[in-house]
Amino acid sequence: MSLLDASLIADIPPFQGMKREYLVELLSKAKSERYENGRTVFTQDEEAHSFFILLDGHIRVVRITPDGDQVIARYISSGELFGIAQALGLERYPANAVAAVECVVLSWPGTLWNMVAEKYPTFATNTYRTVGIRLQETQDKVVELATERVEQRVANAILKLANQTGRKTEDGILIDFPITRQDISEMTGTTLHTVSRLLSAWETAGLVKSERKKITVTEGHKLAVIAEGKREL
Amino acid sequence: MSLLDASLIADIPPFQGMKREYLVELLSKAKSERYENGRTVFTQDEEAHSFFILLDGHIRVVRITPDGDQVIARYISSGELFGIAQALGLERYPANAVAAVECVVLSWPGTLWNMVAEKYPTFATNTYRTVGIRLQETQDKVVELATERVEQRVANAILKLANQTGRKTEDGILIDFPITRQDISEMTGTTLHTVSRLLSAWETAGLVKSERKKITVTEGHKLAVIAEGKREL
DNA sequence: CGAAGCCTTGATGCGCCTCAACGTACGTGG
DNA sequence: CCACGTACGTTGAGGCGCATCAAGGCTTCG
Repeated sequence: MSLLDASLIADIPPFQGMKREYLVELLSKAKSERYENGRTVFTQDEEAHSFFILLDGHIRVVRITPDGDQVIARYISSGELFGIAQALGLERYPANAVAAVECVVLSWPGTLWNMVAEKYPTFATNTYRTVGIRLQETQDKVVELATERVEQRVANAILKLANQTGRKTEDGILIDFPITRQDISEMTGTTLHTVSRLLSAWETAGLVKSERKKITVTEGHKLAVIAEGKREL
Repeated sequence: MSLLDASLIADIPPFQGMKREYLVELLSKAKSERYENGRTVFTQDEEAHSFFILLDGHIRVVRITPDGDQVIARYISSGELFGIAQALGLERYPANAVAAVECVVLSWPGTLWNMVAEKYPTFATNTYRTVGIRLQETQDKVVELATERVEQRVANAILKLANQTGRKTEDGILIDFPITRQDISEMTGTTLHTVSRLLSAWETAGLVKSERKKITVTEGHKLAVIAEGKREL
Protein backbone atom coordinates (compact mmCIF):
# COMPACT_ATOMS: atom_id res chain seq x y z
CA MET A 1 0.00 0.00 0.00
CA SER A 2 1.49 3.24 -1.10
CA LEU A 3 0.84 6.72 0.20
CA LEU A 4 -1.62 8.80 -1.73
CA ASP A 5 -1.96 12.47 -2.02
CA ALA A 6 -5.39 13.95 -2.42
CA SER A 7 -4.21 16.39 -5.03
CA LEU A 8 -3.29 13.50 -7.29
CA ILE A 9 -6.84 12.36 -7.62
CA ALA A 10 -9.00 15.36 -6.81
CA ASP A 11 -9.48 16.01 -10.50
CA ILE A 12 -10.80 12.68 -11.60
CA PRO A 13 -14.52 12.52 -12.30
CA PRO A 14 -15.77 10.21 -9.53
CA PHE A 15 -14.40 12.60 -6.92
CA GLN A 16 -15.71 15.72 -8.59
CA GLY A 17 -17.34 18.10 -6.17
CA MET A 18 -16.13 16.42 -2.99
CA LYS A 19 -14.79 18.45 -0.11
CA ARG A 20 -11.04 18.19 0.27
CA GLU A 21 -11.19 16.82 3.79
CA TYR A 22 -13.63 14.09 2.72
CA LEU A 23 -11.32 13.20 -0.10
CA VAL A 24 -8.44 12.71 2.30
CA GLU A 25 -10.62 10.65 4.57
CA LEU A 26 -11.88 8.47 1.76
CA LEU A 27 -8.37 7.97 0.45
CA SER A 28 -7.11 6.87 3.82
CA LYS A 29 -9.35 3.86 3.57
CA ALA A 30 -8.20 2.91 0.09
CA LYS A 31 -5.52 0.54 -0.99
CA SER A 32 -3.38 1.22 -4.04
CA GLU A 33 -1.92 -1.59 -6.06
CA ARG A 34 0.03 -2.13 -9.22
CA TYR A 35 -1.11 -4.71 -11.77
CA GLU A 36 1.26 -5.81 -14.49
CA ASN A 37 -0.06 -6.45 -18.00
CA GLY A 38 -2.34 -9.46 -18.10
CA ARG A 39 -2.94 -9.72 -14.38
CA THR A 40 -6.52 -10.28 -13.25
CA VAL A 41 -8.12 -7.76 -10.91
CA PHE A 42 -11.26 -9.77 -10.28
CA THR A 43 -13.04 -12.74 -11.74
CA GLN A 44 -16.53 -13.42 -13.00
CA ASP A 45 -18.79 -14.96 -10.34
CA GLU A 46 -16.23 -14.28 -7.64
CA GLU A 47 -17.69 -12.76 -4.50
CA ALA A 48 -17.57 -8.98 -4.81
CA HIS A 49 -15.05 -8.11 -2.12
CA SER A 50 -14.01 -4.64 -3.30
CA PHE A 51 -14.78 -1.76 -5.59
CA PHE A 52 -12.17 0.02 -7.66
CA ILE A 53 -10.92 3.09 -9.41
CA LEU A 54 -8.34 2.87 -12.13
CA LEU A 55 -5.62 5.45 -11.56
CA ASP A 56 -3.46 4.56 -14.48
CA GLY A 57 -3.55 2.13 -17.39
CA HIS A 58 -6.34 0.28 -19.17
CA ILE A 59 -8.53 -2.53 -17.90
CA ARG A 60 -10.37 -4.98 -20.10
CA VAL A 61 -13.74 -6.20 -18.79
CA VAL A 62 -14.63 -9.59 -20.25
CA ARG A 63 -17.60 -11.89 -19.97
CA ILE A 64 -17.16 -15.58 -20.49
CA THR A 65 -20.01 -17.75 -21.71
CA PRO A 66 -20.67 -21.27 -20.43
CA ASP A 67 -19.16 -22.70 -23.61
CA GLY A 68 -16.04 -20.62 -23.48
CA ASP A 69 -16.74 -17.73 -25.79
CA GLN A 70 -15.39 -14.40 -24.63
CA VAL A 71 -17.13 -11.06 -25.07
CA ILE A 72 -15.39 -7.82 -24.18
CA ALA A 73 -17.93 -5.69 -22.36
CA ARG A 74 -15.80 -2.55 -22.20
CA TYR A 75 -12.41 -1.02 -21.66
CA ILE A 76 -11.90 1.02 -18.52
CA SER A 77 -9.64 4.07 -18.85
CA SER A 78 -7.78 5.81 -16.09
CA GLY A 79 -9.96 7.84 -13.78
CA GLU A 80 -12.92 5.47 -14.14
CA LEU A 81 -14.74 3.38 -11.58
CA PHE A 82 -15.08 -0.34 -12.10
CA GLY A 83 -16.14 -3.43 -10.23
CA ILE A 84 -18.85 -1.49 -8.46
CA ALA A 85 -21.07 -4.46 -7.79
CA GLN A 86 -21.87 -3.34 -4.26
CA ALA A 87 -23.40 -0.09 -5.42
CA LEU A 88 -25.92 -2.17 -7.34
CA GLY A 89 -26.59 -4.77 -4.70
CA LEU A 90 -24.81 -7.50 -6.61
CA GLU A 91 -23.03 -10.13 -4.60
CA ARG A 92 -20.72 -11.27 -7.35
CA TYR A 93 -18.78 -9.64 -10.14
CA PRO A 94 -20.51 -10.18 -13.47
CA ALA A 95 -17.28 -10.32 -15.50
CA ASN A 96 -13.50 -10.64 -15.43
CA ALA A 97 -11.35 -7.55 -15.17
CA VAL A 98 -7.84 -7.86 -16.56
CA ALA A 99 -5.05 -5.31 -16.90
CA ALA A 100 -4.54 -4.55 -20.60
CA VAL A 101 -1.30 -2.76 -19.79
CA GLU A 102 0.56 -1.98 -16.62
CA CYS A 103 -2.04 -0.48 -14.28
CA VAL A 104 -2.40 1.28 -10.95
CA VAL A 105 -5.62 0.52 -9.15
CA LEU A 106 -7.21 2.02 -6.07
CA SER A 107 -9.58 -0.22 -4.14
CA TRP A 108 -11.92 -0.15 -1.18
CA PRO A 109 -13.38 -3.09 0.69
CA GLY A 110 -16.89 -3.73 -0.54
CA THR A 111 -18.24 -3.70 2.97
CA LEU A 112 -17.48 0.00 3.08
CA TRP A 113 -19.83 0.89 0.25
CA ASN A 114 -22.90 1.63 2.34
CA MET A 115 -20.95 3.77 4.73
CA VAL A 116 -19.18 5.57 1.91
CA ALA A 117 -22.40 6.18 0.02
CA GLU A 118 -24.04 7.62 3.09
CA LYS A 119 -21.16 9.74 4.25
CA TYR A 120 -20.11 11.04 0.84
CA PRO A 121 -23.33 11.44 -1.12
CA THR A 122 -21.56 13.32 -3.86
CA PHE A 123 -19.40 10.32 -4.50
CA ALA A 124 -22.46 8.09 -4.57
CA THR A 125 -24.23 10.37 -7.02
CA ASN A 126 -21.18 10.40 -9.26
CA THR A 127 -21.08 6.64 -9.14
CA TYR A 128 -24.70 6.26 -10.12
CA ARG A 129 -24.23 8.70 -12.94
CA THR A 130 -21.46 6.46 -14.23
CA VAL A 131 -23.75 3.47 -13.97
CA GLY A 132 -26.37 5.33 -15.95
CA ILE A 133 -23.93 6.11 -18.70
CA ARG A 134 -22.73 2.53 -18.85
CA LEU A 135 -26.25 1.20 -18.98
CA GLN A 136 -26.92 3.45 -21.93
CA GLU A 137 -23.71 2.44 -23.65
CA THR A 138 -24.58 -1.19 -23.16
CA GLN A 139 -28.01 -0.61 -24.65
CA ASP A 140 -26.35 1.11 -27.58
CA LYS A 141 -24.25 -1.96 -28.11
CA VAL A 142 -27.36 -4.12 -28.17
CA VAL A 143 -28.87 -1.87 -30.79
CA GLU A 144 -25.66 -1.95 -32.78
CA LEU A 145 -25.43 -5.73 -32.72
CA ALA A 146 -29.07 -6.02 -33.64
CA THR A 147 -29.08 -3.61 -36.55
CA GLU A 148 -25.64 -3.04 -38.05
CA ARG A 149 -23.33 -5.08 -40.23
CA VAL A 150 -19.97 -6.32 -39.05
CA GLU A 151 -18.10 -3.72 -41.05
CA GLN A 152 -19.94 -0.91 -39.29
CA ARG A 153 -19.49 -2.37 -35.85
CA VAL A 154 -15.77 -2.85 -36.28
CA ALA A 155 -15.34 0.66 -37.63
CA ASN A 156 -17.32 1.97 -34.70
CA ALA A 157 -15.35 0.03 -32.13
CA ILE A 158 -12.06 1.30 -33.48
CA LEU A 159 -13.30 4.86 -33.61
CA LYS A 160 -14.48 4.69 -30.01
CA LEU A 161 -11.22 3.24 -28.80
CA ALA A 162 -9.34 5.92 -30.68
CA ASN A 163 -11.48 8.66 -29.19
CA GLN A 164 -11.40 7.32 -25.65
CA THR A 165 -7.84 6.24 -25.37
CA GLY A 166 -6.16 7.57 -28.48
CA ARG A 167 -2.79 9.28 -28.42
CA LYS A 168 -1.87 11.66 -31.19
CA THR A 169 1.09 10.59 -33.30
CA GLU A 170 2.41 11.89 -36.60
CA ASP A 171 0.48 9.18 -38.43
CA GLY A 172 -2.83 9.85 -36.71
CA ILE A 173 -4.50 8.64 -33.56
CA LEU A 174 -2.94 5.56 -32.01
CA ILE A 175 -4.90 3.30 -29.70
CA ASP A 176 -2.88 3.53 -26.55
CA PHE A 177 -2.60 -0.09 -25.51
CA PRO A 178 -1.83 -3.36 -27.25
CA ILE A 179 -4.92 -4.73 -28.94
CA THR A 180 -5.26 -7.77 -31.17
CA ARG A 181 -7.65 -8.65 -33.99
CA GLN A 182 -9.07 -11.20 -31.63
CA ASP A 183 -9.81 -8.49 -29.06
CA ILE A 184 -11.67 -6.43 -31.59
CA SER A 185 -13.62 -9.43 -32.77
CA GLU A 186 -14.67 -10.08 -29.17
CA MET A 187 -15.88 -6.50 -28.89
CA THR A 188 -17.95 -6.67 -32.04
CA GLY A 189 -19.33 -10.17 -32.21
CA THR A 190 -17.34 -11.40 -35.16
CA THR A 191 -14.19 -13.43 -35.86
CA LEU A 192 -10.56 -12.40 -35.90
CA HIS A 193 -10.47 -13.38 -39.58
CA THR A 194 -13.10 -10.87 -40.57
CA VAL A 195 -11.44 -8.15 -38.50
CA SER A 196 -8.12 -8.93 -40.14
CA ARG A 197 -9.63 -8.67 -43.60
CA LEU A 198 -11.33 -5.39 -42.81
CA LEU A 199 -8.17 -3.86 -41.37
CA SER A 200 -6.18 -5.00 -44.37
CA ALA A 201 -8.68 -3.42 -46.71
CA TRP A 202 -8.77 -0.20 -44.71
CA GLU A 203 -5.01 -0.07 -44.57
CA THR A 204 -4.86 -0.40 -48.34
CA ALA A 205 -7.43 2.36 -48.61
CA GLY A 206 -5.35 4.50 -46.29
CA LEU A 207 -7.89 4.80 -43.47
CA VAL A 208 -5.77 3.14 -40.80
CA LYS A 209 -2.29 1.88 -40.17
CA SER A 210 -1.87 -1.34 -38.30
CA GLU A 211 0.94 -3.44 -37.00
CA ARG A 212 1.06 -6.27 -34.56
CA LYS A 213 -1.15 -5.25 -31.61
CA LYS A 214 -1.21 -1.68 -32.83
CA ILE A 215 -3.84 0.31 -34.66
CA THR A 216 -3.59 3.91 -35.78
CA VAL A 217 -6.55 5.75 -37.22
CA THR A 218 -5.40 8.07 -39.97
CA GLU A 219 -8.65 9.03 -41.65
CA GLY A 220 -11.23 9.17 -38.87
CA HIS A 221 -13.97 10.77 -40.92
CA LYS A 222 -13.77 8.13 -43.62
CA LEU A 223 -13.96 5.44 -40.98
CA ALA A 224 -16.95 7.26 -39.54
CA VAL A 225 -18.64 7.13 -42.92
CA ILE A 226 -18.25 3.37 -42.92
CA ALA A 227 -19.53 3.21 -39.37
CA GLU A 228 -22.63 5.09 -40.51
CA GLY A 229 -23.38 2.31 -42.91
CA LYS A 230 -22.71 3.87 -46.27
CA ARG A 231 -21.33 1.04 -48.35
CA GLU A 232 -17.67 1.50 -49.24
CA LEU A 233 -16.90 5.05 -50.20
CA MET B 1 -55.63 11.04 -9.79
CA SER B 2 -57.16 8.20 -7.90
CA LEU B 3 -56.86 7.29 -4.27
CA LEU B 4 -54.38 4.66 -3.36
CA ASP B 5 -54.22 2.36 -0.44
CA ALA B 6 -50.84 1.40 0.93
CA SER B 7 -51.87 -2.20 1.34
CA LEU B 8 -52.35 -2.48 -2.39
CA ILE B 9 -48.73 -1.90 -3.09
CA ALA B 10 -46.86 -2.83 0.05
CA ASP B 11 -45.99 -6.20 -1.40
CA ILE B 12 -44.35 -5.13 -4.61
CA PRO B 13 -40.58 -5.39 -4.70
CA PRO B 14 -39.50 -1.74 -4.92
CA PHE B 15 -41.32 -1.03 -1.65
CA GLN B 16 -39.99 -4.09 0.13
CA GLY B 17 -38.81 -3.34 3.61
CA MET B 18 -40.27 0.14 3.86
CA LYS B 19 -42.06 1.29 6.98
CA ARG B 20 -45.78 1.53 6.55
CA GLU B 21 -45.95 5.20 7.40
CA TYR B 22 -43.26 6.01 4.84
CA LEU B 23 -45.18 4.06 2.26
CA VAL B 24 -48.27 6.13 2.87
CA GLU B 25 -46.22 9.29 2.69
CA LEU B 26 -44.52 8.29 -0.53
CA LEU B 27 -47.83 7.29 -2.06
CA SER B 28 -49.40 10.59 -1.24
CA LYS B 29 -46.94 12.22 -3.62
CA ALA B 30 -47.64 9.85 -6.45
CA LYS B 31 -50.03 10.12 -9.32
CA SER B 32 -51.84 7.11 -10.70
CA GLU B 33 -52.90 6.96 -14.29
CA ARG B 34 -54.45 4.55 -16.73
CA TYR B 35 -52.90 3.97 -20.16
CA GLU B 36 -54.84 2.19 -22.84
CA ASN B 37 -53.10 -0.25 -25.14
CA GLY B 38 -50.65 1.50 -27.42
CA ARG B 39 -50.46 4.75 -25.51
CA THR B 40 -47.00 6.19 -24.95
CA VAL B 41 -45.84 6.81 -21.38
CA PHE B 42 -42.68 8.63 -22.32
CA THR B 43 -40.56 9.21 -25.38
CA GLN B 44 -36.92 8.75 -26.24
CA ASP B 45 -34.88 11.96 -25.78
CA GLU B 46 -37.78 13.64 -24.00
CA GLU B 47 -36.79 15.45 -20.85
CA ALA B 48 -37.08 13.07 -17.92
CA HIS B 49 -39.93 14.65 -15.98
CA SER B 50 -41.04 11.65 -13.89
CA PHE B 51 -40.19 8.19 -12.71
CA PHE B 52 -42.67 5.32 -12.70
CA ILE B 53 -43.89 2.08 -11.28
CA LEU B 54 -46.13 -0.18 -13.28
CA LEU B 55 -49.04 -1.33 -11.14
CA ASP B 56 -50.79 -3.38 -13.75
CA GLY B 57 -50.22 -4.39 -17.34
CA HIS B 58 -47.15 -4.64 -19.54
CA ILE B 59 -44.96 -1.88 -20.90
CA ARG B 60 -42.74 -2.20 -23.93
CA VAL B 61 -39.47 -0.24 -23.83
CA VAL B 62 -38.21 0.52 -27.33
CA ARG B 63 -35.17 2.23 -28.73
CA ILE B 64 -35.31 3.83 -32.11
CA THR B 65 -32.22 4.21 -34.26
CA PRO B 66 -31.50 7.28 -36.38
CA ASP B 67 -32.54 5.37 -39.48
CA GLY B 68 -35.79 4.14 -38.06
CA ASP B 69 -34.98 0.63 -36.86
CA GLN B 70 -36.66 -0.36 -33.64
CA VAL B 71 -35.10 -2.49 -30.92
CA ILE B 72 -37.12 -3.67 -27.96
CA ALA B 73 -34.93 -3.22 -24.90
CA ARG B 74 -37.25 -4.99 -22.48
CA TYR B 75 -40.77 -5.59 -21.30
CA ILE B 76 -41.76 -4.19 -17.93
CA SER B 77 -44.14 -6.32 -15.86
CA SER B 78 -46.43 -5.14 -13.11
CA GLY B 79 -44.64 -4.26 -9.92
CA GLU B 80 -41.53 -3.03 -11.72
CA LEU B 81 -39.88 0.36 -11.81
CA PHE B 82 -39.26 2.06 -15.12
CA GLY B 83 -38.23 5.40 -16.51
CA ILE B 84 -35.86 5.92 -13.60
CA ALA B 85 -33.55 8.28 -15.45
CA GLN B 86 -33.21 10.60 -12.45
CA ALA B 87 -31.76 7.91 -10.25
CA LEU B 88 -28.93 7.64 -12.74
CA GLY B 89 -28.40 11.32 -13.34
CA LEU B 90 -29.80 11.17 -16.86
CA GLU B 91 -31.62 14.21 -18.12
CA ARG B 92 -33.53 12.45 -20.85
CA TYR B 93 -35.25 9.12 -21.29
CA PRO B 94 -33.13 6.79 -23.39
CA ALA B 95 -36.08 5.00 -25.00
CA ASN B 96 -39.81 5.01 -25.64
CA ALA B 97 -42.18 3.35 -23.20
CA VAL B 98 -45.48 2.18 -24.63
CA ALA B 99 -48.35 0.30 -23.02
CA ALA B 100 -48.50 -3.20 -24.52
CA VAL B 101 -51.91 -3.73 -22.96
CA GLU B 102 -54.17 -1.67 -20.77
CA CYS B 103 -51.92 -0.44 -17.95
CA VAL B 104 -52.05 1.33 -14.61
CA VAL B 105 -49.01 3.43 -13.86
CA LEU B 106 -47.88 5.23 -10.73
CA SER B 107 -45.60 8.20 -11.22
CA TRP B 108 -43.64 10.75 -9.24
CA PRO B 109 -42.21 14.03 -10.46
CA GLY B 110 -38.55 13.58 -11.27
CA THR B 111 -37.61 16.54 -9.15
CA LEU B 112 -38.61 14.50 -6.13
CA TRP B 113 -36.01 11.81 -6.70
CA ASN B 114 -33.24 13.28 -4.59
CA MET B 115 -35.57 13.93 -1.70
CA VAL B 116 -37.14 10.49 -2.00
CA ALA B 117 -33.76 8.77 -2.16
CA GLU B 118 -32.58 10.59 0.92
CA LYS B 119 -35.71 10.18 2.97
CA TYR B 120 -36.43 6.57 2.03
CA PRO B 121 -33.04 4.93 1.63
CA THR B 122 -34.58 1.50 1.45
CA PHE B 123 -36.48 2.54 -1.62
CA ALA B 124 -33.30 3.93 -3.15
CA THR B 125 -31.40 0.73 -2.43
CA ASN B 126 -34.17 -1.32 -4.00
CA THR B 127 -34.07 0.90 -7.04
CA TYR B 128 -30.33 0.52 -7.49
CA ARG B 129 -30.62 -3.21 -7.12
CA THR B 130 -33.10 -3.16 -9.98
CA VAL B 131 -30.67 -1.12 -12.04
CA GLY B 132 -27.95 -3.65 -11.30
CA ILE B 133 -30.10 -6.51 -12.47
CA ARG B 134 -31.07 -4.68 -15.64
CA LEU B 135 -27.47 -3.82 -16.42
CA GLN B 136 -26.60 -7.48 -16.12
CA GLU B 137 -29.54 -8.51 -18.26
CA THR B 138 -28.52 -6.02 -20.90
CA GLN B 139 -24.98 -7.37 -20.85
CA ASP B 140 -26.40 -10.85 -21.23
CA LYS B 141 -28.22 -9.67 -24.30
CA VAL B 142 -25.00 -8.33 -25.77
CA VAL B 143 -23.35 -11.67 -25.20
CA GLU B 144 -26.30 -13.45 -26.73
CA LEU B 145 -26.32 -11.29 -29.83
CA ALA B 146 -22.58 -11.67 -30.19
CA THR B 147 -22.38 -15.43 -29.81
CA GLU B 148 -25.67 -17.19 -30.54
CA ARG B 149 -27.59 -17.98 -33.69
CA VAL B 150 -30.99 -16.51 -34.43
CA GLU B 151 -32.77 -19.73 -33.60
CA GLN B 152 -31.30 -19.75 -30.10
CA ARG B 153 -32.05 -16.12 -29.46
CA VAL B 154 -35.66 -16.42 -30.52
CA ALA B 155 -36.15 -19.55 -28.42
CA ASN B 156 -34.60 -17.75 -25.49
CA ALA B 157 -36.73 -14.65 -25.90
CA ILE B 158 -39.92 -16.67 -25.98
CA LEU B 159 -38.88 -18.70 -22.96
CA LYS B 160 -38.10 -15.58 -20.98
CA LEU B 161 -41.40 -13.97 -21.87
CA ALA B 162 -43.22 -17.14 -20.91
CA ASN B 163 -41.41 -17.31 -17.59
CA GLN B 164 -41.81 -13.65 -16.74
CA THR B 165 -45.31 -13.03 -17.88
CA GLY B 166 -46.69 -16.44 -18.67
CA ARG B 167 -50.16 -17.56 -17.64
CA LYS B 168 -50.89 -21.23 -17.34
CA THR B 169 -53.52 -22.55 -19.69
CA GLU B 170 -54.55 -26.06 -20.61
CA ASP B 171 -52.26 -25.95 -23.64
CA GLY B 172 -49.20 -24.71 -21.76
CA ILE B 173 -47.84 -21.33 -20.82
CA LEU B 174 -49.37 -18.43 -22.67
CA ILE B 175 -47.55 -15.13 -23.05
CA ASP B 176 -49.93 -12.78 -21.34
CA PHE B 177 -50.11 -9.89 -23.78
CA PRO B 178 -50.48 -9.54 -27.52
CA ILE B 179 -47.15 -9.97 -29.24
CA THR B 180 -46.37 -10.06 -32.94
CA ARG B 181 -43.64 -11.76 -34.99
CA GLN B 182 -42.32 -8.30 -35.60
CA ASP B 183 -42.06 -7.65 -31.86
CA ILE B 184 -40.06 -10.80 -31.35
CA SER B 185 -37.80 -9.96 -34.26
CA GLU B 186 -37.13 -6.57 -32.67
CA MET B 187 -36.18 -8.26 -29.43
CA THR B 188 -33.76 -10.64 -31.08
CA GLY B 189 -32.16 -8.73 -33.90
CA THR B 190 -33.72 -10.60 -36.77
CA THR B 191 -36.64 -10.22 -39.20
CA LEU B 192 -40.29 -11.05 -38.79
CA HIS B 193 -39.90 -13.54 -41.63
CA THR B 194 -37.35 -15.60 -39.81
CA VAL B 195 -39.41 -15.54 -36.61
CA SER B 196 -42.46 -16.65 -38.54
CA ARG B 197 -40.58 -19.56 -40.08
CA LEU B 198 -39.19 -20.64 -36.73
CA LEU B 199 -42.58 -20.51 -35.04
CA SER B 200 -44.15 -22.47 -37.87
CA ALA B 201 -41.49 -25.14 -37.56
CA TRP B 202 -41.83 -25.29 -33.80
CA GLU B 203 -45.59 -25.48 -34.04
CA THR B 204 -45.28 -28.41 -36.42
CA ALA B 205 -42.88 -30.04 -34.00
CA GLY B 206 -45.34 -29.45 -31.18
CA LEU B 207 -43.14 -27.14 -29.10
CA VAL B 208 -45.44 -24.13 -29.23
CA LYS B 209 -48.89 -23.11 -30.31
CA SER B 210 -49.33 -19.80 -31.97
CA GLU B 211 -52.13 -17.71 -33.29
CA ARG B 212 -52.35 -14.11 -34.27
CA LYS B 213 -50.56 -12.11 -31.56
CA LYS B 214 -50.56 -15.11 -29.27
CA ILE B 215 -47.87 -17.59 -28.37
CA THR B 216 -48.21 -20.55 -26.05
CA VAL B 217 -45.21 -22.60 -24.98
CA THR B 218 -46.19 -26.24 -24.73
CA GLU B 219 -42.83 -27.98 -24.50
CA GLY B 220 -40.60 -25.61 -22.57
CA HIS B 221 -37.75 -28.03 -22.07
CA LYS B 222 -37.46 -28.78 -25.75
CA LEU B 223 -37.43 -25.08 -26.49
CA ALA B 224 -34.74 -24.73 -23.84
CA VAL B 225 -32.67 -27.35 -25.64
CA ILE B 226 -32.82 -25.27 -28.78
CA ALA B 227 -31.94 -22.15 -26.79
CA GLU B 228 -28.86 -23.96 -25.52
CA GLY B 229 -27.67 -24.34 -29.05
CA LYS B 230 -28.09 -28.02 -29.69
CA ARG B 231 -29.10 -28.28 -33.31
CA GLU B 232 -32.67 -29.47 -33.80
CA LEU B 233 -33.48 -32.19 -31.33
C1' DC C 1 16.34 -21.92 -31.80
C1' DG C 2 12.12 -23.65 -31.08
C1' DA C 3 7.51 -22.77 -29.55
C1' DA C 4 3.76 -20.03 -29.01
C1' DG C 5 1.18 -16.09 -30.19
C1' DC C 6 -0.34 -13.09 -33.74
C1' DC C 7 -1.63 -12.04 -38.44
C1' DT C 8 -2.96 -12.94 -43.35
C1' DT C 9 -5.29 -14.77 -47.19
C1' DG C 10 -7.77 -18.18 -49.93
C1' DA C 11 -11.71 -21.48 -50.64
C1' DT C 12 -16.14 -23.05 -49.40
C1' DG C 13 -20.68 -23.12 -47.79
C1' DC C 14 -24.61 -22.03 -45.06
C1' DG C 15 -27.48 -19.03 -42.13
C1' DC C 16 -30.40 -15.64 -42.65
C1' DC C 17 -31.71 -11.36 -44.95
C1' DT C 18 -34.13 -9.57 -48.83
C1' DC C 19 -37.57 -9.45 -52.21
C1' DA C 20 -41.95 -10.97 -53.53
C1' DA C 21 -46.58 -12.56 -53.38
C1' DC C 22 -50.47 -14.06 -51.19
C1' DG C 23 -53.69 -15.53 -47.37
C1' DT C 24 -56.21 -14.29 -43.21
C1' DA C 25 -58.03 -11.80 -39.15
C1' DC C 26 -59.45 -7.39 -37.47
C1' DG C 27 -62.04 -3.18 -36.95
C1' DT C 28 -64.09 0.73 -38.78
C1' DG C 29 -67.38 3.32 -41.31
C1' DG C 30 -71.09 3.38 -44.53
C1' DC D 1 -73.85 -6.06 -40.95
C1' DC D 2 -71.14 -6.29 -44.75
C1' DA D 3 -67.23 -4.28 -47.34
C1' DC D 4 -63.15 -2.71 -47.54
C1' DG D 5 -58.64 -1.26 -45.81
C1' DT D 6 -55.04 -2.32 -42.85
C1' DA D 7 -52.32 -4.99 -39.89
C1' DC D 8 -50.56 -9.45 -39.25
C1' DG D 9 -48.84 -13.87 -40.85
C1' DT D 10 -47.00 -17.42 -44.17
C1' DT D 11 -44.05 -19.34 -47.53
C1' DG D 12 -41.03 -19.53 -51.55
C1' DA D 13 -36.82 -18.19 -54.35
C1' DG D 14 -32.45 -16.18 -54.54
C1' DG D 15 -28.26 -14.44 -53.05
C1' DC D 16 -25.02 -12.09 -50.02
C1' DG D 17 -22.43 -11.53 -45.74
C1' DC D 18 -19.60 -13.73 -42.87
C1' DA D 19 -18.35 -17.92 -40.32
C1' DT D 20 -15.70 -21.81 -40.97
C1' DC D 21 -11.96 -24.59 -42.52
C1' DA D 22 -7.30 -24.58 -43.97
C1' DA D 23 -2.58 -23.32 -44.57
C1' DG D 24 1.27 -20.61 -44.09
C1' DG D 25 4.23 -16.40 -42.70
C1' DC D 26 6.00 -13.41 -39.22
C1' DT D 27 7.23 -11.75 -34.56
C1' DT D 28 8.32 -12.29 -29.82
C1' DC D 29 10.20 -14.51 -26.00
C1' DG D 30 12.15 -17.97 -22.99
